[in-house]
Amino acid sequence: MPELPEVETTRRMIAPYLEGQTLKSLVYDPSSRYQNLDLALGKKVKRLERRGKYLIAIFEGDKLELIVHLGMTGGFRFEGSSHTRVTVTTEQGTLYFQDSRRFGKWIVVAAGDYSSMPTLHGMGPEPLSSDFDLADFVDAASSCGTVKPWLLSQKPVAGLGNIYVDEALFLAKIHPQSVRLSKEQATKLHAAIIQVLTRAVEVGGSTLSDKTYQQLDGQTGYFQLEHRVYAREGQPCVVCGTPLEKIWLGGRGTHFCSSCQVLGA
DNA sequence: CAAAATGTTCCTGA
DNA sequence: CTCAGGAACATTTT
Repeated sequence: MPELPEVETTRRMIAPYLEGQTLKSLVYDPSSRYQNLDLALGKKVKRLERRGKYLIAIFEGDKLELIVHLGMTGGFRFEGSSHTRVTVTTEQGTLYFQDSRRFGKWIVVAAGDYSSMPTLHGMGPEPLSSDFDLADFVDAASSCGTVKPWLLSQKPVAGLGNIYVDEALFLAKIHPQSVRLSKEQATKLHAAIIQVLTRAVEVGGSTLSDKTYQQLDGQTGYFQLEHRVYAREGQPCVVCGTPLEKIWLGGRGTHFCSSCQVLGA
């Protein structure tokens, strides 16, 4: 499920159950994906933050943090199921973390110690904050390798995954295999990233056909209705009508319009 | 049955 | 040291 809009929507919906609350119990599968969780028992959550696709619960005293990554299929619900991997209880109630593919990760660390998570440690600026500086982005893009894997690395900017990279590149009219972006291209891409993520957060993220990503009560997101290229291969481009293409790039399915997004343009 | 699925990390080789 | 590519991780769905 999880790219920035889905993780941010998740943060907002579970925050009332965690912020200002003491963790009364944490029950989790025996797995190395859930580490040091007992250190958080009895601790009170001060704030629930988000960095890229990571949720970070900061405890009172600022000594410990609980980092949660949703992986590919992780999400929170009011009801448990056969896919429940972690169960959290506070005074506000119980939340069930479902994760069918088990790529999600929970770990309690010393505050700010992200040494065991290189991607979080090297995370680029938050795209929906003033940290996402245009001049810095243009400069970095001028020497980037293939643009799609570069964006997926989380280093130039935090929080983009396969869906929103394809959508942002389409809006900016940049071919996903482009190498080294002009100032003009990078400027358009910077704006496209902000545009697509802002809109996706507004409508609660994307719920794909597998329904993995839902709100606590089963409510879906709605941004999938506004996808312009993702999972639309063969359908007409919303701008020019050309059938959209799907190629394999860096191990990921990649959707684009061969007419609007021209290599070397 | 084979392939693909929203992500991160580790390894290898340049 | 950095970058790119590929495999691994675990499971479900098409």
